[in-house]
Amino acid sequence: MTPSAALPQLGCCHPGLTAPLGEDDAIELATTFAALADPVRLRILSLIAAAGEVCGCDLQAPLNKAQPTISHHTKTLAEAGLIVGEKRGRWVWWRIVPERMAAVQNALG
Amino acid sequence: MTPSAALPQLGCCHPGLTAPLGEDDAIELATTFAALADPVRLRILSLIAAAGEVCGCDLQAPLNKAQPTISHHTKTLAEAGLIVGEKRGRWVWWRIVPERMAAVQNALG
DNA sequence: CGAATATATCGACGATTGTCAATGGATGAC
DNA sequence: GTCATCCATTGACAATCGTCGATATATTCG
Repeated sequence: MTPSAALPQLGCCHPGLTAPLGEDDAIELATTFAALADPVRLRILSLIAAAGEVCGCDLQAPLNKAQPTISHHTKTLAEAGLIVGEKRGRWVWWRIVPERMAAVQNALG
Repeated sequence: MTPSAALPQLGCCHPGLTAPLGEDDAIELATTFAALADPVRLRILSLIAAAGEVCGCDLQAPLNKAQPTISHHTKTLAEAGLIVGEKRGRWVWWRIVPERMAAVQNALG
């Protein structure tokens, strides 16, 4: 649920694209965009965003993918800091991390 | 210069992430994010954005990559509609496509 | 003309990625 | 305890991607 790997920084003060990016900043930002560069992950994000909160068990059917595939993608999104999961009983409920989405938006402008 | 391949739509009315994405819209959007998901391409974008306009010949040195690599990345960015190149004599001058960047930003929020 | 420079394309290579079957752990229902 | 369900991990496979040397085209300069 809580990503074990270190989060790419991409904080409030990430340089973004207006000034020449150094190699490290570029790698950070590229890693985050890579998390967004898959149709299944974007659909997961949109499903969560639309509902506010989604049980992992409800992702498999609309996306028509095997369970390990969904698990793999939610993990990728969580490691990018774009979603967080909360375990309740047998289920994991996923939410968007709005500040993270805003940070990505900021980096583009 | 002008991309031969069809541009991913991502127009002013792309659904973005607030409503559940269909498979086709998700593929379009993911393709665009994939163009942003590489450190070299992000640095190219940032160099162009900072200068307003950049000759391709001035990209090789700061990025420390071989010429075919730079050419490959500018082509990828151009096919995503994020930059356009104008040939002047021997050189190609690259510019950002602001509407396209704004469209990507919009899709996130 | 020939030489030099900027760029695009081709081909090959290693690395990464998306997918899923199989498996195991954890939780709740009976 | 037993069973069913949700989820994560592993391992394998094909496909895609980033990189660069070699090569080709186009343009300018002398």
